Amino acid sequence: MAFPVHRAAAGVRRDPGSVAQALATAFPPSPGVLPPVANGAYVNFSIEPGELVRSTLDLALGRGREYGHAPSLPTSVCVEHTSANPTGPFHVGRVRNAIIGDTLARILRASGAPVTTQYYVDDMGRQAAIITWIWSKPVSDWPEPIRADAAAPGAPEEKPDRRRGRPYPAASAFLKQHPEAAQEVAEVVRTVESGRPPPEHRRLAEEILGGMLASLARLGISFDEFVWESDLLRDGSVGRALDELRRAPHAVREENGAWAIDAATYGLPKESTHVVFERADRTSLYVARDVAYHLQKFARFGRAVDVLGQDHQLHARTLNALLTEIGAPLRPEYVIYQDITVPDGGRMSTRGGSAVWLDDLLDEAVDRARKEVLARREDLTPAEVEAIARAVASGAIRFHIVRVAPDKPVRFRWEEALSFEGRSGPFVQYAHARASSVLRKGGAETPPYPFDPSQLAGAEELGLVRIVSRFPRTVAYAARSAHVHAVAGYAHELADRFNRFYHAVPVLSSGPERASRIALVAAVRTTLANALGLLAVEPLDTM
RNA sequence: GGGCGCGUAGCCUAGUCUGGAUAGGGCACCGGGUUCCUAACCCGGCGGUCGAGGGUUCAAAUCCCUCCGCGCCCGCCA
Repeated sequence: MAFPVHRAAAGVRRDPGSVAQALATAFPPSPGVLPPVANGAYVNFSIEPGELVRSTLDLALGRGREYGHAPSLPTSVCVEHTSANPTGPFHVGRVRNAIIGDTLARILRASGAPVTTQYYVDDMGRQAAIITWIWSKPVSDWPEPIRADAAAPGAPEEKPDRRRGRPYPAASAFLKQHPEAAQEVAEVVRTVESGRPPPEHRRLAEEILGGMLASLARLGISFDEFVWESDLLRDGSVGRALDELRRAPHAVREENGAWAIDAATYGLPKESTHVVFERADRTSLYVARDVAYHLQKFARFGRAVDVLGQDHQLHARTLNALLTEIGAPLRPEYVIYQDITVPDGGRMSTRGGSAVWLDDLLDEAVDRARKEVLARREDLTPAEVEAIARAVASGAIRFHIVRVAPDKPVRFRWEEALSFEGRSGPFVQYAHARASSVLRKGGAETPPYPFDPSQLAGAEELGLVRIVSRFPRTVAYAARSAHVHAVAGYAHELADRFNRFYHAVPVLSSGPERASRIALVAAVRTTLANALGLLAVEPLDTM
């Protein structure tokens, strides 16, 4: 640790260098801490190396899979993420939400919070209604432009999100040109709002959602709970929220009978302070249903975290205003991320045809990973090759997305997303596999790991230990700040430093240091595995 | 026009909250390394007006102001 002394020096009107000298020599000795050293205008303190090694390895090896995790907290957290409309396959533009949300949930759990993840399924809007509208007709009755565009519909073995979502872009475009068809869609929306949708409405949404979830499962992403928007309507939650909103201090009734909140006092942009939440025909708007949803969250959880794209920023602030209006006990915390754009800069969109399907990206990644494995390993069974290829593919994509701060925009490029080298998931997996291999060959796959700190006094060893010792702080910081990318940065740093150690310092062929070096490798392996666990990147033992 | 976010080498990125010692990585490029625990690796080199300008400070990528560029939003859609 370095302490600058400029301020103190200015206070006593002396030059910083001599003040640093004086402070360093005057500092009383302290157990486990080396005497401070003055360096220019800084006084540097360091933990006595043996003490650092002993305490760090004791902790990492003693706690094992729990290393870096904090004791249980009382406050339960609901993490809502992904919540993509079930209208077709999952595309890469959406996956940032899922990866940030899933990683954050894991980090919060590690920091001690009981976490429940929720996926909010919007089955009430136009988008879901379009799917029901088109699939309620036999394909032979589809309007010609839709049939032509959604060529070869209905291959039964095709994933349902792909099959059912195929006509969606063309249908969406068709409806813009054909008001009479749009009327039919509006009628579907009305039936959903009335609580009596066509029976296939929910089934189609579930079918498509199932396909989307299968894609996410390939990335290790799953959800504890699903909240269907139409259920909030049917069970009266939306009605109760509307009642509360109408009674709110700044509720106003429009001339035509609609209701709004005059939210001028909440710091919203000038043009957005008039928030209509109920139409004249008594149907609710999205923001009102979101109020109902969040009231339901607050009844069960002590915190609510919502992962949202930047296009929902204003909605989030509006929602906060309305929740404050009705005296809700909590406000959600938001993690806002910037979009993933296509290579030429535009937004990734299903309708515009610019979307890259997550399944296609994963398939390509698995193909490339398989080639890499086969190129360097001849001793593996096909099943082992496949398992490694899948883990590498998923790890590469998750790491690639999560490594960047959420508020930076990301431009999608195939070659970068599929990189297995440098600052990547497979790089970290590889370091883990190396550590595993050392332990395996050393016959040291299980504890105990006896060590003698004086055998780990080299610069490589100490540097490595120092990074291992930082892991719990990194997890705590990531949980506190929602900077999930900090864990990815940490994992890469640890792997990088371990690779350096690996090249510089022999382990199994060493003499009296052998047992201690094995213990260090075991501690690094545990820490890498735990960091990868937070990122849901599989810590491979061989690759 | 207003609101929010972003701008760090050819490209990507950490650090910005909480000001402090030569701005840390990666890709690409150049040069090395495999009788030794996995070369998806390691070592060295190349490359920086931290968007621009001003201010505060002993000290600014970091704080404040102005401007420029890019993205998103500004609906009785979701």
